[in-house]
Parts: sequence; C-alpha cells; structure tokens
Amino acid sequence: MSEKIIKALKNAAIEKKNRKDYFNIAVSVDCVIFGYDNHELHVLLMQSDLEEFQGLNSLLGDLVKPNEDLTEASFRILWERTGLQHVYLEQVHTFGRVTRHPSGRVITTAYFSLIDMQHQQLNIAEHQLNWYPVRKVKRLAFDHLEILQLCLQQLQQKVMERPVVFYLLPPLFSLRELQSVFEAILGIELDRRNFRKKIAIKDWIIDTNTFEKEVNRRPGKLYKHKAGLVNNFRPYQ
Amino acid sequence: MSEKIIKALKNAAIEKKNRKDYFNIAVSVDCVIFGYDNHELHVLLMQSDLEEFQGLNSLLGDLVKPNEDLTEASFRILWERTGLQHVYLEQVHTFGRVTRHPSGRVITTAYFSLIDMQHQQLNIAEHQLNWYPVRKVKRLAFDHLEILQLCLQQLQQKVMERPVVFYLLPPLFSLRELQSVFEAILGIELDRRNFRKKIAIKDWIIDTNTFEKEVNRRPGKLYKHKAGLVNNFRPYQ
DNA sequence: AATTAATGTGTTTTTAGTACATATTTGTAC
DNA sequence: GTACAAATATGTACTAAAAACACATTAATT
Repeated sequence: MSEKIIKALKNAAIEKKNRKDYFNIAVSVDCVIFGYDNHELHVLLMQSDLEEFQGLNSLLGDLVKPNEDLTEASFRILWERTGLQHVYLEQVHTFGRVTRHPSGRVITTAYFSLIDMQHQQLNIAEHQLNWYPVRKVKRLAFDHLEILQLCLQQLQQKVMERPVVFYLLPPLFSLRELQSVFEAILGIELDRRNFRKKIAIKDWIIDTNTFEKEVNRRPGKLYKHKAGLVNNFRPYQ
Repeated sequence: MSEKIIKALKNAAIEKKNRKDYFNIAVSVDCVIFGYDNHELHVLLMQSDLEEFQGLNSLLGDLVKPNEDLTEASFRILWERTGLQHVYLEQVHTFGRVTRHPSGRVITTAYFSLIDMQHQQLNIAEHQLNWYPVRKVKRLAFDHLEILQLCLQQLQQKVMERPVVFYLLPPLFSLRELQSVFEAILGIELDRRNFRKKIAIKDWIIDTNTFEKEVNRRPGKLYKHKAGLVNNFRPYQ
C-alpha cells in the first residue's frame, strides 16, 4: 500500500464516483466475551432482531467510527454494552468475505475478552445480554459461530503460554479454581499435582497466605496473579 | 454487530451524511512477502514515492475492492505485482490506528507470503521491487516496519509446528537446505543430527531417492514435501 | 592414493512430562 | 470428642522428549 492508495484517496476526495468505490466498505469489530462459571466457559451474547437471523444470538459488535482506533472501538463496545472499563482484549482475526453480512459490505475484526463474570457488575438486563455455555452454542447470526470457534481455538492454544486466565477469576482465587478454569477452556481434565507443579514453575501467581472463607470443606490457600504480566487492556474514557 | 449496523447501513444508503460517517474508512491489505536465499531470509519491498516517506521502502499493498474478499485482495496484489499465482498466504493482524496513514483513514490487514525467490520468475524490474535481507531492514514507510516485525514473529512461532517452510524452497531440496531455511527464519543455529530427527518425526517430507547434481561436494539426497499439508493458497484468476 | 569437506546415522545424557500414593486439614455424623 | 468423609497439599518413580555429542561414509580435490 502506498502510491496506489494515495492516488485513490486524493481522487476520492474530489470525485464522487471514486468516493463510492473506495469508501463503501464498512468496518466493524466483534467481541467474543468469555466468562467462567460453574466449571464451564461461557460467552456473552445478544439477541439478533434482524429478520434474516430471527431468534438467533450474535456477538457484541459495532461499526468503527472514523476517528477511533480499532482497539478503541472494541473497548467502547465493551463499555457501552456491559459497563466494564478495565478488560483484557486480544485481536484474533479479520473476517472479510464479501457476502458475510446480508445488509452490505462489512468487514469485521474479531477480538476476544476475558472477564470475571461472577463478580463484575454487568448491565446485562439493560441490553438484553445473556451468558451461554460455549459448548452449547450451536448456531449464531452472521458468521459469528465461525468467529467464536476461532477465538476459542486461539485462547486454547495460548492459555498455557501466556498468563491471561486470571482475568476470568476474582482477584483472589484458589489453585483448585484456577485448575478448573484451565479445564473448562481446554475441555480436558488435568492431574492436580502435575498442574500445580506446572503453575509453580511459570511464576505467574503470588501466595497471599489467606484462605477461603465459609466453604463447606477444608479451605484452600488464596493466590493473586502478579501485576503487569500482560497489558492488553485499557479503560475506555 | 447486528442491529446497530443494520440501521446504520440502511440510513447510509439514504442519507448522504451517514454515508460519509460510516463509509469513510478505507480498507487495504499489505503483504509481507518472504523469500530465502544464501542463508538469509529476505523480504520483497517497493520504493515509496510518497513525499512523506521519500527514499523509504514499503510493503506491497493495495485497497480492497468493494466486491472482493479480503484474501482475494491479497492474492490479487501478489499476482499484479509479481505475477505469482499459487502462493501461500496467511493473515496475521489488522492495524487500525487512526493516524497510521498520512493521507486519510486506512485500516490494513497484514498477510505474509512464502515464495521460492530463487526459482520463481518475478516481474521485479517492472514494478521496481527489490529483495532485502530481513535483518537489515531498519526503516519502512507507514507502520510497515511494525507489520514486518509482527509477521516475522508469527512465522517464527509457527514454523516448527506447521509445514509451511517448503514454500520458500524449490520442489526438490536437500535436508541441508531445509535446515538452513529454519536457521534463517529463527536466527539461530541448529544441530544437524537433532534437526533431522525432528523432521523425520514430523512426517512432512518424502525421500525421492534422487540426489543433488553438479555440486562441489558429496551430493545430498533430495526430498519433496507431502502434498496437501496446508491449503492456504489459491490462484488469482 | 591420501586428503578434505561434506553427508548420514547412532548413543548417551539431560530435561521435561506423566502417572501415581500418602499425609494433612477441616466439616459432619454419631 | 471421636470416627469418618472429603477436600487440600505435597513427593517420588517412571516415561518420553530434547539436547549434547562421535564416528562412519561418500565424492571431489590434490
């Protein structure tokens, strides 16, 4: 990209025809918002009231404004729809099939987000949002099922390498909870002793020397994750 | 994305003002074209004749047409600029900073491509293209250096997992050449014996029982990669 | 024929990963 | 308050993968 684009942009600024040619692709972002609850990975979805997709759910997304960065748009969507400001976001892929949106040419960049669905206060009711177990989601509007699957795949591939799971948990968590999150994401069972060894080596968490309260069993030690492990999150406004 | 976009698109079709609001982000693709020669990874660059970036090189890119898929646009650029039709392409990331392009709002999706620069006939002179050793590239126009670096990083991370290096080599290659490509990509030296064991396990290549010809040493066995290992390439037209 | 420089393969050592068992702590039932 | 159940917590033996390393083979050169 360079000369050709310059010319096109300059022409477009003058000629109506070119303007139509070069500025008629809409740009959107879609967020796959993951949460963890009760041994299962969940995803936040909204009802589509589009005729073509009546009764189907869709991801949370919106068009990108002319004067906002792509990442900024993702943070805005999360903030507008859920009220959350500090969230972890990661870009996954851009979907650009011509016919992917029934109402016109829209390319969309997919992000996934990890949030603590049990303890964060979300404006769910207000925007007709609902949490769904990921493994039960069979159909979605647009190409959103494909987007969801790719985001899940990317999360699975990276979750053991990079310290991001903590954003699915409250600030203090037990090793049992942490293991359960990994199991929910990966869809497999892990050996408790080997899991703890693996985590210990990674040096991601800090022993707080506090314990679970009011649990119906022997309380487990509580840990917190080390600060500044990843910084892919930024508040909106 | 759904209701809001529908409304916006419908309004945009009617109102000039909204049309301007929602259709004034241009969409481009940029291709990082990697090649291998003489123990070094190279990248194909063109001279930027944009005033702001006088004397600097840039990646090969172009605006996406309203009726072509994002991937289609990438294949078109490779075909238009190099004449190559069957190439390996992989999407890496979409760059969406508002100010990333001096002439207007342009978001770009970056792809990398792997081609056999020594044996493919490229229309290089015709389009003022040149190969440069990746490690010597210090400055590029736009945010193209950042794009190049991310593409290289992704290639490095995946090259041992997925059978893609073969697209950098001719159809028949020796294990020594193959190792040299890995070393060029990763920027490290590998042990010959351990490398061969690793490759043997992966089951990516086939022994053709033919040997190098007219070389100034003991000729090495020639191998070819198994067909259908990856299918991220498609001819343009 | 001897030398050189590359190809080609096998063995040992080290590290990482997996499988598995036992002791400890807390809540509950009697 | 003692015995039991259920969960936490940790250590050890075994296995597979990765890294370090050495020698035989082939072909061109002198």
